[in-house]
Amino acid sequence: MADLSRTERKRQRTRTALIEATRKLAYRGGQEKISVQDITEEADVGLGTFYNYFEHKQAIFEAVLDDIQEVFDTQLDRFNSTLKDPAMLMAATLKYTFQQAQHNEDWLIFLEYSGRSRYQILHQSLAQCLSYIQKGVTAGRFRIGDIHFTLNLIHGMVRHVILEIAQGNLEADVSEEAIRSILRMLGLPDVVARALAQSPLPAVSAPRRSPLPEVINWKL
Amino acid sequence: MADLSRTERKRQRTRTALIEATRKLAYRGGQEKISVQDITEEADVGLGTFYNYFEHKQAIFEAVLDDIQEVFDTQLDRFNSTLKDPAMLMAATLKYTFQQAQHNEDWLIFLEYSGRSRYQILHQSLAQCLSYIQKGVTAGRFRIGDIHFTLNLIHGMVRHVILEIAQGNLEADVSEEAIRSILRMLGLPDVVARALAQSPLPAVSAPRRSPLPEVINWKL
Amino acid sequence: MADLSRTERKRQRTRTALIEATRKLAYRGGQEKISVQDITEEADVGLGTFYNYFEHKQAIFEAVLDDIQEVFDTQLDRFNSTLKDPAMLMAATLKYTFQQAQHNEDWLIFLEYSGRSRYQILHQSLAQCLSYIQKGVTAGRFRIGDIHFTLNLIHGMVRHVILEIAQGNLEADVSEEAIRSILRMLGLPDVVARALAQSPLPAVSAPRRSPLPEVINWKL
Amino acid sequence: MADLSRTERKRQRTRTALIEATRKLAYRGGQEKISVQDITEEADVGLGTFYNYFEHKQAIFEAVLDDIQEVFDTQLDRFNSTLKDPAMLMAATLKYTFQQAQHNEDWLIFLEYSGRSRYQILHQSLAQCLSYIQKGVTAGRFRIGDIHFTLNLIHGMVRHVILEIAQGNLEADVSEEAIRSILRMLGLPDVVARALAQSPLPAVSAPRRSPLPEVINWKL
DNA sequence: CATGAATGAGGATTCATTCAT
DNA sequence: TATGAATGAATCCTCATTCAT
Repeated sequence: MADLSRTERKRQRTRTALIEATRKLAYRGGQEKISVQDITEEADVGLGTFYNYFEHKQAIFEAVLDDIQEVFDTQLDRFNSTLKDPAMLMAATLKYTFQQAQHNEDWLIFLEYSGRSRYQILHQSLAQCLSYIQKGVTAGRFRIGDIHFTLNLIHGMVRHVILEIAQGNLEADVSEEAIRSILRMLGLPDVVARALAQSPLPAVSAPRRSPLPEVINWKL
Repeated sequence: MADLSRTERKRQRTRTALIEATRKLAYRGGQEKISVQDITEEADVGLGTFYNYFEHKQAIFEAVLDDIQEVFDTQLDRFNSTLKDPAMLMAATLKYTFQQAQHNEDWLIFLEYSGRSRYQILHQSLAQCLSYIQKGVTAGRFRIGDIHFTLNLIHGMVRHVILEIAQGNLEADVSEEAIRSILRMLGLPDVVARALAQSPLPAVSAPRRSPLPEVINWKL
Repeated sequence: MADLSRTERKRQRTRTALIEATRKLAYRGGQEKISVQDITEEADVGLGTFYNYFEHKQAIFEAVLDDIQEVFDTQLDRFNSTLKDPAMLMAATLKYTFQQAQHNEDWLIFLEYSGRSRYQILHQSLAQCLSYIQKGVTAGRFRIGDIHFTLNLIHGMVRHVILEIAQGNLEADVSEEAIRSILRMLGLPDVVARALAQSPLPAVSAPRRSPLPEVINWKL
Repeated sequence: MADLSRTERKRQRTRTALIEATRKLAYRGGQEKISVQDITEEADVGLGTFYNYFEHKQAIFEAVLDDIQEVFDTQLDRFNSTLKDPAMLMAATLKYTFQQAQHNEDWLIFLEYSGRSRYQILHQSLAQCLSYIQKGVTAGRFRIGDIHFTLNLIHGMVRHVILEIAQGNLEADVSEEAIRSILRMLGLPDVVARALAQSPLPAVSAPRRSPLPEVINWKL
C-alpha cells in the first residue's frame, strides 16, 4: 500500500472515483436505474475508461458492496478485539450496526437496492453475533431456545429498524431500545439490558475511508 | 359474478393468465428483470394482448399486488371476526401470515421485490396487530414499552422469518417458535405463549389465491 | 336512392357515420394520427365493423376525399348551369371555392393533410376555370400569355389564400380582393374586376349534406 | 472551423451523413413515413448511432430544415447586398428562389412535407420581398392595394410554381414568366417586367447545399 | 352483419459493450 | 491508458388487421 508506482496510484484513484460515483448515484435505485455513463460522468472520466477497471457493469456494484463490507468488517473487528463479554459484544455489534445506518446513507441505500446480496451485507455483523450468542449461552448468560432461529429474529429486527431509520419512519435513538429488546429476548434482566444498550462504543481509531465527515464520529 | 357473458369470461381468463404468469416470473427480480414479452410468453398469449389488459407494464405489477393484498386481507378478516382475546388474535394473525408465506411462494417473492410497497403488503396484518397490542396493553395482558416501536420490531421479525422460510433457510414449523418469541416479548408467560403459538387457526374456509372463483377452480 | 331495403339503409347510415367520424377527427393531422379505433369510437360502432365497410384504413380517407369532392363538384355544377359569361363564371367559381373554405373546416383540414391528393381536391374547380379562361381568351375578354401557366398561378394563389384563411392569418373577406386581383391579372379592367368580385353567388338550392349548420348559407 | 480534431471531423461527417440521408428519404412523406432505421440504413451507420447525434427523431427533421434555411438565407443575403432597386431586388429574390427549387429537389420536398414550418422556410425570401414591395410602393414604382395581402398572393404563387416544377408539371423556364406576372401584378409596365424577369442573377459564388465546406467538397 | 379479443410486425429509444485512435 | 464513437440487441408500446363468436 505504501509504494505503488505513480501510474498505479493513478489507477487506484480512478478506480476509487468510479466506486464513489456509483455510491453517490445509488439513491436512484438498483443497477437498472444507473447507467455506465451516469457513473463515468459522475466520476468525470471517459465512458470507455470504465471498462479498463470493471469487466461488466455488475462488477462495480459488487465492488461497491465489497468495499462497504470491508470497511464495515474491519471496523467491527476492532471492537471484537477490545471486548470480551458476549453481552457487551452483542450490544457493541448492534450499536455499531445501527450507527452505520444512521451516518452512512449510501450504505443503507445499497442495503436496500442490492437485491439478494443484502443478506450478505449484514452477514459479518450477524456471524459475529452468532458466536457471541453461542458464547453467551455456553456461559449461561443467555437463555434461549434455538440459537440460529434467534439469530434470525434478530437479523429481521435489525434490518427492519435500519431501513425504518433510513426512511425517516423512526427516530435514530430507537436503536437503544432495539438493543435493549434484543438483549432482553436473549434472557438478560432488563436492568442489564438497558445498561448495555446505553453504554457507548469502545473508542477505536477512525475508519479508513469515507467521504462523509460525520463518519468520523463512528469511532465514538 | 356468476352470470358473465362468454366473452367476459374469456377476458377474465386471459387477464388472470397474465397475472399468474407475472407472479410465476417474479422470482427473477423486480419489474426490470421481467419483460412484457416474458409475461406474454409465460401466459401463452400474443405480445399485443398484454396491452388490451394493462396500460403499462407497471400496471400489471400493481394489479398483482392488489390481488395478493385483497386475498390476504379478506382472509384475515375472517379470523378477526371469530376471536376476541388480543393474545389469541395476535397469535392467529401471525400464524395466518406465516401460513400464507409457506403456501404462496409468489406472495413472498412479491413481498420481496415490490419495493416500497412491500410495507404496504403486510400493512393490514400489522394494523391488526397494532390494535391487538393496544388492547392487550390496556387489558394488562401485554407489558411493553413503546407500542409502535414494538410493532416495528415485530414487523421486522415477521418479514424476515417469512423470507427465510421462502428461501428454504428455515423450516416451516419455526413459525410457532417465532410466535412464541413474539408473545414472550409482549410479556406473556412462556407457557401461555407456547400454548397460543401451538393452537391451530380457527376453522374457516380454506384460503384462496384469487378472488375469481371460476378461474381458481379451473386451475386447482 | 329512394327504395333501398332497410338493411341497405342501415348500411349506408353506418358507412356515413364512419366517414363523418373521420372528418371530425381530421383536425388531428394525417392518417398517421388517426387510428381505426378512434374512428369507430367516434362513430360509435364496434372496431371490427370498420372492416365491413372499408378494406383498409386508407380507403376511408379516400372515401372522405371523394365525398368532399363530390359535394363540392355537384354544387359547383349548379353555378355552371346558371351563368354564361366566362368572367362571371370565374368569379363565381372562385367565390364559391373561397366560401367553402370559410365555412367548412373539415374541407380545409383535408386539403391540408391529405398529402399529394390535395392537388386533386381543387381539380374540378380549376378544370372549370381552365375552360372559362379559354372561353374568355377566345371571346377576347381575357388577355394573358400562357393559359395553363396562368391557371397554375391562380391555383397557387387560391390554395394559399384558402390555407391562410383556415389558419386565421387572413380575414375571410379578403377573398373579394383575391378574386379582384385574379381577374385583373386576366386582363379585366379594375372596375369590372371589382364589380364581379363583389357580386354574390347566384342562388341555388342547398347542398346535399353537411353536419355544419352554417353550411346552409352556402346557397347564398 | 478549419482546425477540428480528427474525431470532431468524424463526428461532423456522421452527422452530415444522417442529415443527407434524411433529405434523400424525404420524398416518402413526412416524419411518419420515415423510420429512424430507414435513415441510419441510408446513412450506412448503426441504428444506435442516430441517438448519438439527435435526441429524438423529430430533432433531425428540424436540423434539416435549419440547414436548408441557413444555406438559403445566407445565399439570399448576398444578392441583397449587390442590388438597390426594389424591382430588381424582387426579381432577383424570386429568381433565386425558383433556382433553388430547380436545383435542390430535397429542398422542395421538405417545403412540401414539413407541415406548418413550410411557411417558415420561405419566410426569409418573403420577408425580403415585403420590404422591397414597401420600398417600391413608397418610391412609386409599384401600385397595389394591400401590401400584406399582395405578399400573400405572391407567396402562394411562388410556392405553387415551385412545387409544380418539382413535380415535373411545369417547365423550369416558366420561372421567368412567373416573375414577369408578379411584377406586372405589382404595377410595372410589361416591358420592364419582362426585362427584369429575363436578366440573370448578379454573379456571386455558386450556391452551396450545406454550411460545412469540407464535407460538401467531399461529396461533390 | 356486428363485435372486440387476439395478434405480431413495426417503430422509437436505451444502453452495455467493443474497439480504433 | 484514456477516450468516446459506433453498434445492435433488447425493450416498451402502438395499431392495422384478422377471425371466431
